[in-house]
Amino acid sequence: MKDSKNGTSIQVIDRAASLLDAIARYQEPVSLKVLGAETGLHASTAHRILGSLVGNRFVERDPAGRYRLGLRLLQLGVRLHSNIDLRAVALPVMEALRDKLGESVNLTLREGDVVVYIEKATPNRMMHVQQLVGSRAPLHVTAVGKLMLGAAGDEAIRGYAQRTNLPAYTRNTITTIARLKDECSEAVQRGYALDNEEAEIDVGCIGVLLYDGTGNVAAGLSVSAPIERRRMAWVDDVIAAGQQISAQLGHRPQT
Amino acid sequence: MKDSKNGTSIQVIDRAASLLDAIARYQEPVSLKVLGAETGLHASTAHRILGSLVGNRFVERDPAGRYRLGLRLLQLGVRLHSNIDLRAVALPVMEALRDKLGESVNLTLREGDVVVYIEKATPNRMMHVQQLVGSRAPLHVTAVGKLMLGAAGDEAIRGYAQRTNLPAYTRNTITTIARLKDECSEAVQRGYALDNEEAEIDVGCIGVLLYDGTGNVAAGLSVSAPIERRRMAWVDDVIAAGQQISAQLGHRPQT
DNA sequence: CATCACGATTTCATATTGTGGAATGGCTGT
DNA sequence: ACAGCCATTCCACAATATGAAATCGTGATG
Repeated sequence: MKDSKNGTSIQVIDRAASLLDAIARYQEPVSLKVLGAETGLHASTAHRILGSLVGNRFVERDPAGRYRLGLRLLQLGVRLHSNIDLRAVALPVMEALRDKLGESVNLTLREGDVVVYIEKATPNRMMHVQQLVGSRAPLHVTAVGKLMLGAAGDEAIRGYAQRTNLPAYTRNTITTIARLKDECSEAVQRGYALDNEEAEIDVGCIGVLLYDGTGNVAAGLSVSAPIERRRMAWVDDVIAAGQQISAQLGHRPQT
Repeated sequence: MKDSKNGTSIQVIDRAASLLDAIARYQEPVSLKVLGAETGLHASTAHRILGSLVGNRFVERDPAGRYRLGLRLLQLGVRLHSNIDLRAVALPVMEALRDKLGESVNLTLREGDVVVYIEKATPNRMMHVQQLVGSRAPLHVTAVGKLMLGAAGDEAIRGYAQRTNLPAYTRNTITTIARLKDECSEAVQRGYALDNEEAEIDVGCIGVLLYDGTGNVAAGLSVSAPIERRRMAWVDDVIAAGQQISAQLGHRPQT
């Protein structure tokens, strides 16, 4: 009933995962009742699995007994394999870029059909774009997302479009395959991508891709600013910062 | 080896947790063989559980088939219950404090015997203390850790000391129960704590506690700077920032 | 090129393990 | 005091995860 990609999957783990997801969907602690309804699990079953998750600190209980996510998830999440290096390497460059442009700089990873923000550097300006580490956005509404799609090829773009149906977030969001293909390939050609209020009104981005030693896309780097402050002159700085990080990851540019 | 706090615990989940831990212990992707040895699980069993974890994106496989942690953990980790509010509320205040003092400001949560860094604001100075979100430190070597211990009472301090044996990180680390008790209670009295190169040479901190609407300790806030730049005059600013955040969390100060 | 060695993967009979219906416990509001 | 609503515990049952052994892949070696 559950898994589609692989015939082998352990029931309890699938159920535990859906419980975690259910908890994550809410902004506040959730009761057992709700979680049972949300996941379709029997209250007894949900209770038992949650008890085990609590024992392993994946989930916590608030004083009222409701469930919320536990800190172990954060501890594990930030230890992600090579990303620990990636973040440590990228951060100083990101801060330098932030200081030069005076705007927010973000580091993102692709995960399926979304980008996940894994590091950020924010400027000391009263107004600046704020993105929480760990938040997500669909590929087709972000600058680096479009670059990643473009790098993956037309076939992948078509697949993405069909899966997601390109939901609109603002009036500028790209909602047709034709336009998405154009923008993505153009962006890859240029080596950078723009986001003109496609994810959020008044927010504009400039993004580039980062490459690791094997030449694969390692992550995305972008600058986010109120659209009226964004300058095309920043493109060179963003590209330079991207190349600097890529170089530190072992990437030797050629083309 | 199983569970200590609760008789009920699901075997597969315990095993999955220990596999995740085993993966996290390594800085690079790990083979099935190693994970089996590390966790004491039969290769077949480990393989099956890992397969399910991969299916749920808690774990990824690199091109060579070795295992590493998956992005889902980060996604879940940063959605931690109320912490999402806590971070959103604290961040602007943290950035203001960073701008005023020109040094790194960190937000931490207690988790067992360690503090976990969950948010940060770094200044645009060439040299500043850098702490990755999600990294950890023992209670007795950090300013907020000592406050948290102090708030928990002498009994808790003794327990902590016995469990951890107060390992030294620098020559300034507190390594005796007597001194730890003194420092902790004194810090709580004053309302702030210092860290004089106790976690890392050349790094000094000033920390305060944050309280939520129920009067409980919600988190810790601290400023980290190279020890020679740290000024005691900052104490008032840090305390004020802490009170501001606490107030937004619904805390009504009295005393 | 054939063979070997080692680890990953799959298979499958088995009983251990998790399941969920029902009963119990605990709390809140009336 | 009572009713109603959840959370929690119990327990007989069989579905589920288990792990020994067989198979598959792959890279090294002669």
